[in-house]
Amino acid sequence: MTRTTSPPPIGVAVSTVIFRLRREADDARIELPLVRRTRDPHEGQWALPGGWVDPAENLEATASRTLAETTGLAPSYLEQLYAFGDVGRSPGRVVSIVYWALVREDIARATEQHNVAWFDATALPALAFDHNHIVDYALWRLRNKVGYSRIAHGFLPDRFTLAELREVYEAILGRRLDPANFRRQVEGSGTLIPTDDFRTGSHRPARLYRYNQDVELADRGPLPQ
Amino acid sequence: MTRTTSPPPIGVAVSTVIFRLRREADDARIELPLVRRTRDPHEGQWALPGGWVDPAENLEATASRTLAETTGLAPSYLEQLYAFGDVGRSPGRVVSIVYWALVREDIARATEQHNVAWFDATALPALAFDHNHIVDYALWRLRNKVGYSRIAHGFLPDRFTLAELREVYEAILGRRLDPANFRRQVEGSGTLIPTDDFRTGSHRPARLYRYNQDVELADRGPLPQ
DNA sequence: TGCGGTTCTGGTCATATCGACTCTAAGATC
DNA sequence: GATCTTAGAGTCGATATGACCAGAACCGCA
Repeated sequence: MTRTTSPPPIGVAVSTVIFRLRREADDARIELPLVRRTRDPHEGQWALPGGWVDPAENLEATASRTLAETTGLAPSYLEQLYAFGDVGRSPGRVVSIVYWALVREDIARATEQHNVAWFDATALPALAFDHNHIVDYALWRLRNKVGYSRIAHGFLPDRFTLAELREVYEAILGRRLDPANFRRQVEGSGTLIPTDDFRTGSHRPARLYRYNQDVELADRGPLPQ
Repeated sequence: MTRTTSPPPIGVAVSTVIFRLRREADDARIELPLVRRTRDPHEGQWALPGGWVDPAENLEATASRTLAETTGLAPSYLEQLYAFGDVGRSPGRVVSIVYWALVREDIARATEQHNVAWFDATALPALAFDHNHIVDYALWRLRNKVGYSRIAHGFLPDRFTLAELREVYEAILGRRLDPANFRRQVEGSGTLIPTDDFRTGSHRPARLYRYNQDVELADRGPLPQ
């Protein structure tokens, strides 16, 4: 910015790692959508959804747009992950600003698009470019963030039981959590507001909670104040 | 990356927030170098050191290079901070990949360059572009990181006393720490190795420690494994 | 030489947190 | 109505943390 007056030609792209939670009979797992590439390089291989940055479009807007084009929905959480720009990662010089996002499972079910498929995040095929590496890092960030922040509700609908929220944590962290201790911890944090409704199932009904919007996240990000 | 085959023209730059510690009689404070701009936009204003990314140069290499050009030294810690790319942040479309770095005070003293000046990080003038905002975020990240990671020694020489290390923490966090509790905590973490030497001053000599290289940092970053 | 001042360094103690565990409540199913 | 399963409250010990105390070791000064 201080050296010369005209920048060298470097491609700027945005890719997004989109996580959803897939709950089944007895366990839950993290999934993400991949797009089959229809042109070189890496034609035919699976890749993260993304695209070139429009000069009139903010980076985050590009992420939201490609996310909507891929999954047809809006994320409940969106954050910049990292800028990958090593020389050899793509033919020509491409800097990819990578975002990661959470989508709520209740909406994420509906959408199925051509050339898009959802994969178990822990068992991916060989992806195009350095995208395996990127997904690994995004997964690490997700697990890490779940430890000190309160973003797990981003996978869930507006109202949920503590057991459902615990299931999310268990799927992300890959280990079981004690129900009683989990309750104590999450109740003490003040991030959840109990409602007067209960989810009735095959056993004792569980109280429904909703997220307390007033509680700020631990990672404010580089937002204006 | 999936849309079109040729990317639109967007400038890619790297800027770096370089922190050093300035210790004086009774307190220490965080400083960073700024460069006076010699051309438009924002000619005459202070800005973060940086420059355009060379197509054959990795992002981190650009950060190291501009860091060396500005301060004449190598950082003891270097990490990507964030990619800033909002449409209005600079004339034309410029995406700045911002890094932040620590330099050791014993080396940082020597270098004084033309058009470069060191400022107290908490009392900056109005900077060019969105650089005030960027510095605020870097400071937040530094304070945040010091809480769960062990990077404070990046400000210090190879060997240092616990009081010196505590001084660094106090300068970053902006509050006093109990010497005894600080000792207990840092000794228990296993990140420091005691040497057999002592720093003799006007009072009881203090043992010199050095950093344990074997202990990995909490934030591995998106490194290959 | 002796004394006070200051820092280094090893301790105590009360408190908060966390994991493991126990126990009762409240529904469903048969 | 007995039983099964989950919801939700509580206990207990281990561990981490902040506030505080006290002896050790050096310097400067009387």
